[in-house]
Amino acid sequence: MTSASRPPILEYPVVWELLMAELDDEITSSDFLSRMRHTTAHVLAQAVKEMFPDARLGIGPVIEDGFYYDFDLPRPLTPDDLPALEARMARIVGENLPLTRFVEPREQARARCEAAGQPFKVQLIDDLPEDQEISFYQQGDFIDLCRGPHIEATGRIGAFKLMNIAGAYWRGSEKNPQMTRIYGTAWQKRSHLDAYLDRLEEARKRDHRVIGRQLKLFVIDDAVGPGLVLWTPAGAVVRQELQNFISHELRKQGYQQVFTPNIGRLELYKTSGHFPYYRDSQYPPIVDQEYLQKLAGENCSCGELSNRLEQGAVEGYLLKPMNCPHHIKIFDSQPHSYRDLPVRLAEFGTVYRWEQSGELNGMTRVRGFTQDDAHLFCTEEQVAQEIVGCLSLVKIIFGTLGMRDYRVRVGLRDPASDKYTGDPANWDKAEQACREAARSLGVPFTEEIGEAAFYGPKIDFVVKDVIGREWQLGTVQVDYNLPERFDLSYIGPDSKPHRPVMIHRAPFGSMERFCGVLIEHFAGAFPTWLAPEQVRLLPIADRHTPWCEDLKRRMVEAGFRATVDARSEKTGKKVAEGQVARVPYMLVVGDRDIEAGNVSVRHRERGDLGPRPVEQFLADLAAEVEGKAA
RNA sequence: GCCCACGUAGCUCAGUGGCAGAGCACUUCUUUGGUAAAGAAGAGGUCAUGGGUCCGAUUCCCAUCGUGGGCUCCA
Repeated sequence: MTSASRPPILEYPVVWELLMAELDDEITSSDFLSRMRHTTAHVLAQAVKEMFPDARLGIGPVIEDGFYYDFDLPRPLTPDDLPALEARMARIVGENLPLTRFVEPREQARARCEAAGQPFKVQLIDDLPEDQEISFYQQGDFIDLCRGPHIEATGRIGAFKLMNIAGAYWRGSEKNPQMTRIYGTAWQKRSHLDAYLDRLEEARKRDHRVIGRQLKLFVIDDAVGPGLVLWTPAGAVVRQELQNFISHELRKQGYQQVFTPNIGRLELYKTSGHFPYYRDSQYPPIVDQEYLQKLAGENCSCGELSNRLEQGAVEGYLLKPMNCPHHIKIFDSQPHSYRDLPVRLAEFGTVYRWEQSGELNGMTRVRGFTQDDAHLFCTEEQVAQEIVGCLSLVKIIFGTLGMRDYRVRVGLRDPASDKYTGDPANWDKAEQACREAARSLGVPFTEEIGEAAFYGPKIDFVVKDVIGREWQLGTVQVDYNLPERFDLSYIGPDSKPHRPVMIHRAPFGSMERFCGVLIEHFAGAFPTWLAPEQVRLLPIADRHTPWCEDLKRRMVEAGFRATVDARSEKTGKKVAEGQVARVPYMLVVGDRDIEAGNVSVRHRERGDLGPRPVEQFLADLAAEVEGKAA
């Protein structure tokens, strides 16, 4: 195989932005392009109206890389309909229809949409602010309520493609009717479209679900349950290394490790407020045997049991949806002086949440996951400094793994809402602390009003996966609520009890989601310190195998992960398979090497590095692993 | 949960209202070799599950489970 035709599995650009960065900026983000995409959406709507004269139109905005349009149609659309729509669109583009804009007074505009049988458009008009100008765009005989802007004529549309069909609720609310959404992409030139489609294809190859199967990192089995991840030996190595890494950092930062069980009494979660309030996103309670017998004695029917579960009027246990109540009980198990604070309790705590079935996604959205959780109990004055400490931890982790492509979101309260708990003065201080801590990170961040939890402001770390979807990883949240609900206190210098503040934080977020994102980040080619298999020894012929086995044993004893490929296959094949398995180092061993006490080193990316003394290779390897080189 | 699509060997995927297919992986044999894939043979299947239509269903219909994309929600 020539080098040109090798699979591009070992290119290193990470996640979506970098993949896309290879497309010219001019191609991806000009103003013309977004106007053109908007016009393409209108052309789609025109085509749909031709095909279904009764179609009712929703909205058709420009999105990243393209556009969509929502329709209420007389029958469901199937993928087979897309080519027909594309053909109509191509014809409309070929007709080069000019787009003209006109403005109408509200009542007239409203009447026009009503007459056209477009109730959704009427709703849009009704919701526009009083002083808003109401504009329409027309191409041919197709007229659409629209703010614009557009390009001047349909003929200037370049290359486009309808991508997929999806259901979407009108205005995003489950209570509203569901419409048919058609997604499309549009570019100035055919070559741009092709490049984009190629990129999509590449991205799919590094999807963590694909690589996870190839490299045997994890498996999700029906018989165990949807959204429940089984970490296979290779994946478990990656997770274990990450956990070791962070545990080491935690010790340095004064955290204490704890362990807590996977269930807790329902009462505990009633106190915390999680039950029955968040009942819909939890596995149903486990009713204990004695209580069940008591109910049977009362001739309690299934329906009645279900009602009582609804109301939270049962006794039993809950699979824990979060670790905080358990950690709170540890904190509360003894009195604390202000001198003890902050108390930092850490645990890789496994939690279970009932995600809707349609939401499950590989490792990134699951029903059981392990948070690298910790809860800090501190004084009001210590909050700012503790937030900074938490962020520095996140920064160390992201930095070590070479993840630079993330977004920081500071969630603040919405002053207009009264759903927030705690003293507004404390909120002000905590929000200011979050803001300043985020600023001190030196990475771009956005402040989002109304994104705070009801119990306190938070800082989230958000990354995009390989197909452009955003996932929240690390999080730091200030909490005024739980200390109140659990009546926590410490003794201050005035020898009176005071209320501590809690900080929840998880720098990885969940091990499952983080590893999923990490798999895509590295396209499965983990740095040596994380690689499930670090070194693979390749004996040239059977007579070299015992020597390789000895060396392997030495390496395993030294703490490395090494294997021998002793199959009677040609070296070329062993190398090929080692490359596909993304093993960082392959050591080819034949007569020449054994005689000289060498190994012939091949590196995953750097290729054949030639022979080198065993001792030197081992020393270099140790240094690389120790330094966590990315 | 809702909309659409999909479910065939461990993996990637062909295929058909009338005997179940390929490549890779696996096992055995030959081969003992120097950096991206040696040859041969063999084994491997309740065509997701349950029901229906039919002389006959992997194929058509219905339901269930699961997966994918999207919507919604996310302590």
